[in-house]
Amino acid sequence: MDVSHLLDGLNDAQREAVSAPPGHYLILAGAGSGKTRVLTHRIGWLTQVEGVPPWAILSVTFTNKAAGEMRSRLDGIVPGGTQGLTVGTFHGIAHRLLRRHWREAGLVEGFQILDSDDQQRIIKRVVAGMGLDEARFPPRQAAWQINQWKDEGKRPDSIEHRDHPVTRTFVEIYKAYEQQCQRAGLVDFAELLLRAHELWLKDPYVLKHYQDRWRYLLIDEFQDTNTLQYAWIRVLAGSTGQVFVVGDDDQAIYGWRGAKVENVQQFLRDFPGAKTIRLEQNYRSTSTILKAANAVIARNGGRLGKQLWTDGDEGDRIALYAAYNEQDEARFVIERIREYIAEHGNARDCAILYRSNAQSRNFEEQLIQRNLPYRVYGGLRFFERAEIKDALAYLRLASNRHDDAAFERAVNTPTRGIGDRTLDELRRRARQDGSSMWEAVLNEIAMGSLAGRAKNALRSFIALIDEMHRTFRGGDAAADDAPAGLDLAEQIEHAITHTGLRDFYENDKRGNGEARVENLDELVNVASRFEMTPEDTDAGLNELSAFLSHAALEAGEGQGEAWDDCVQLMTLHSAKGLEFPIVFLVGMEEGLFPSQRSTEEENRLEEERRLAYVGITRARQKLYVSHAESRRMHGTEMLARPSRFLGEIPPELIDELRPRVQVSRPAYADRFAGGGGGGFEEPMPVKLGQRVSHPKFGEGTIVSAEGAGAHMRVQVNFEDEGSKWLVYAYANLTAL
DNA sequence: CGAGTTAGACTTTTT
DNA sequence: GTCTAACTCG
Repeated sequence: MDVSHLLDGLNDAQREAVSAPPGHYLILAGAGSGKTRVLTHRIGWLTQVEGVPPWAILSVTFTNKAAGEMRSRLDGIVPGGTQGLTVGTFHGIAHRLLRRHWREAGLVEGFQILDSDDQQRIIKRVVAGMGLDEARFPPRQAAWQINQWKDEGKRPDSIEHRDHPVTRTFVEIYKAYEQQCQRAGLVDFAELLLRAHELWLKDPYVLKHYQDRWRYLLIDEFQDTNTLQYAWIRVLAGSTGQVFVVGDDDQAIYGWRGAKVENVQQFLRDFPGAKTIRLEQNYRSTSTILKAANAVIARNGGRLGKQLWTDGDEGDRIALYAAYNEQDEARFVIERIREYIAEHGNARDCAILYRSNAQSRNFEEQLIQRNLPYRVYGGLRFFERAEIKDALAYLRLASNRHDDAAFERAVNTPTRGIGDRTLDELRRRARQDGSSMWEAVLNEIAMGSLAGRAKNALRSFIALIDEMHRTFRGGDAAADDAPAGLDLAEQIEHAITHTGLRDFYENDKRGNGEARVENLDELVNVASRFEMTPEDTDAGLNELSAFLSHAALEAGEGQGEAWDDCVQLMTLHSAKGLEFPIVFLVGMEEGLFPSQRSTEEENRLEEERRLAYVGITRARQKLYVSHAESRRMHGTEMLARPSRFLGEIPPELIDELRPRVQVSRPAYADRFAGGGGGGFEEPMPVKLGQRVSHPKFGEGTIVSAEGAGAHMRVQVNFEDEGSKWLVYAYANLTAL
């Protein structure tokens, strides 16, 4: 068989990785070094050269997008040869496993997946139910803590709290939350992984089955694995599995959510004989951009060490723009994009990357003003929208009445006169009886302890759900062998209409009702296109359950089509893995990037620096970096020094686009924040209303000011000369 | 009970 | 500045 296509066009290191003999491998793949290519070609090599059956290969990624990309690229390399191959996310694979072995895992059949929003609601209720002060035990923090514990593989019983009262309370919350989920048949994201891991540990037969099956494990973005995911890999590999991990310690930017870069080093210790292969040749960026990236990342300690290089062009220097404020920055960026489009380019070639989501606003405003199409990545995704979750809550409730998360959401949306008082009473009863909210309603109605109005409202709500349930199954007889009722799309349509959701949003006068109704209609569309995978069928799921799981695990894209010709706006985090011809790295200011909170701890600062590295290496041809001297943050004007990361780029690689008027000395370096200190300061060394004197114009009052540092200008209303704008640094004003 | 109002928060994000 | 969540009044 001709396998030259698997190696042709690869460099030596890539070739070595693709065709490596049996064993464990750590592929340190620098940015733009052809990582996905190596991964897919490796799978091709295993199946076509080594004769490994595809079903023996498990390829794990973090995002659905990456898994999708992997699948489609595999099709190009091993046409039709991927039958039986497992490609998926950690969560997706765990989910499938649990569907198949729900009984052994101690779950209920048809359990549903809880997204983080639902999770927080439940925890909030648990905290309230325990009579705890929400201010002292914020549900947000409790959720974070519980997830953290789960990610470390810990159950309430295995957490040491050594009489620490606060920790103990969090453990209690964890316990109560667990019970709640178990009873309602709900599983959160971390739970998927934890259960699957526990299933393997406690059921040697199940484990052996999967160890025997998946003898080749390939893990993408290995530096982002958390403790549990790594434990997962180790258990699954056992003593016979061969593990091929691909990652880049310099691009580890998810430490704050539990990812452990240390896993990379740990891997070398845990898998004896593991060989490290470095992919250092970059096929993406100009050498200037790479030099900058290398110089910045070199400041981090404890790296495994890699030096990107390219035999490509030097390219343009990096353009640095010091803006007066965030509007000036946006104006500058949009101007460059307009020029680029006018000359040759497509809007989609340009990406604006920022540290935090709030920064997109200014750019959006200017883009709208200049009539440039744009797309903001991130943000609310389709299945996370309130109206979509409302509709799905009814479906969940129809398929499992004990799903309290769904109950709470559906019960009074649209409003039907069931208020907090009534719900509190129901929650109290449910807690007391250890029952679901649904059962609590039935009990309360039976006992007649409810006010008349609430009772009627609840009765009709119960009737509504029962009616939906019957209709879905087909035929009022509700016999199991009755002809299938409505198909999925019809079920959803039915739910949206009969629950009054559509009317509710149609009459919603908060302005966005129309869009919400459109989304509901789109949900019906999505459902009509939905097809169960063979795994879903295998696991014995009905169409509705499969669809609901899909909705939770794959929340869908944010908005619009990805391939329209749009300027791309996103955070640095979401830019990882992408590349653009023109990149604008904006908001490079101390306190913003690196963020204020990260400057206090060395390892967090290093993570920020990796983020800078990720940002720089997104650019293919041209990189612009900018900072604003003054920026509105949380509603107030703040002054900021340029980011230290700017100062870490060798000056000879930089073109300053707005050289200061007052270059008295080559002050380049010390404009950038050095070590600590700095960040944002309260603006204005002068006060508005301050009386001042000017050698030429005489006396006046400062009425306005803008900019900062050498650029700060003040508007002075002079007695004799009227109002004037002056550059503060030159004006030689004396305070009176 | 529901609509309108005001007090707090606010890195980064996938599943 | 803007969003959400809790609070208050009709």
